[in-house]
Amino acid sequence: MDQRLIPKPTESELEILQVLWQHGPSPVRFVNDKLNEEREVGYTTTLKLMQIMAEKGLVWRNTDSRTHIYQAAVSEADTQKRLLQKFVDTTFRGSAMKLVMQALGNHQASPEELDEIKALIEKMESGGDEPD
Amino acid sequence: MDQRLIPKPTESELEILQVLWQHGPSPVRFVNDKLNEEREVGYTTTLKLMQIMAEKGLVWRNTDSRTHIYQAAVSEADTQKRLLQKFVDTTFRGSAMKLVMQALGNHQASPEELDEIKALIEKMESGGDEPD
DNA sequence: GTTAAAGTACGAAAATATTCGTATTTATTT
DNA sequence: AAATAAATACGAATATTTTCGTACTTTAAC
Repeated sequence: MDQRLIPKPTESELEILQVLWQHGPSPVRFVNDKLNEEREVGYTTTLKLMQIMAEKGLVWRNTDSRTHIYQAAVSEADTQKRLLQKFVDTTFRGSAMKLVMQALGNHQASPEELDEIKALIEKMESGGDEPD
Repeated sequence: MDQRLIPKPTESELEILQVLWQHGPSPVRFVNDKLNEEREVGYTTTLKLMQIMAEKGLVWRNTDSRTHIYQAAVSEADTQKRLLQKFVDTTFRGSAMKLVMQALGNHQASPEELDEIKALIEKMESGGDEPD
């Protein structure tokens, strides 16, 4: 399953993937209920989207029982990486560091999180540099 | 001009804003030429888009001369901030730190850039904490 | 002053994404 | 077993974004 051949999820598809990543394999009903905690979405709307996602290869589904069970076919980390790459390119003209600075500056971070980042930087500076 | 009332730019609109941010006030012809360095776009396509952007308030235009001059009406930093906020929410479930870690891990960074980030973190840790 | 070139205006087609109604099937309840 | 409930299938309506053709206007060239 080469992720590169799977199209990147649209906004709505990403919402569905989030539910599947957080809760694991789930039926449409469950996903739709979760989405409805945020905003109103019709059941058949969610169903249709998930069927399209199955066609695209973004999710797999088990049709053994009447109630089909869907699961993410793409990993959260890989998808984040893909979307991040594109986002950096279009919004920050390719400068990941500008994005990092913005993100650090604008969002609250706990001391523990900051330490985590510092640790990562130390590791990178000590030559441990293997991207991808 | 409250940015909050101005809709967020679409993908194509963002490309145009990038040109205006980088090169300052420009006529449609110039913007279109720049876009065509990346991909083929018809002149009237760019024109129409920029007219729509003017309606939305994303750009201003000076129509004194026959060749209208467009300029960004929203700042690059503010727009990046807005789009980043949304991106963090949808793709990283609101965790800016997870995004930062991913961005640091996946993208090459120079020692100077890493130092810059470390400096920012030091500053944040020493209480200098004024988001927004 | 007529022709050509370079603009703008704008409706509408095309492409993409989202939403939902209705038909049908399968399971559960009475 | 008939009625109700809960699924899926899927075409099609909407909405949004992108693209472009055509008409018109203004300037420049001849």
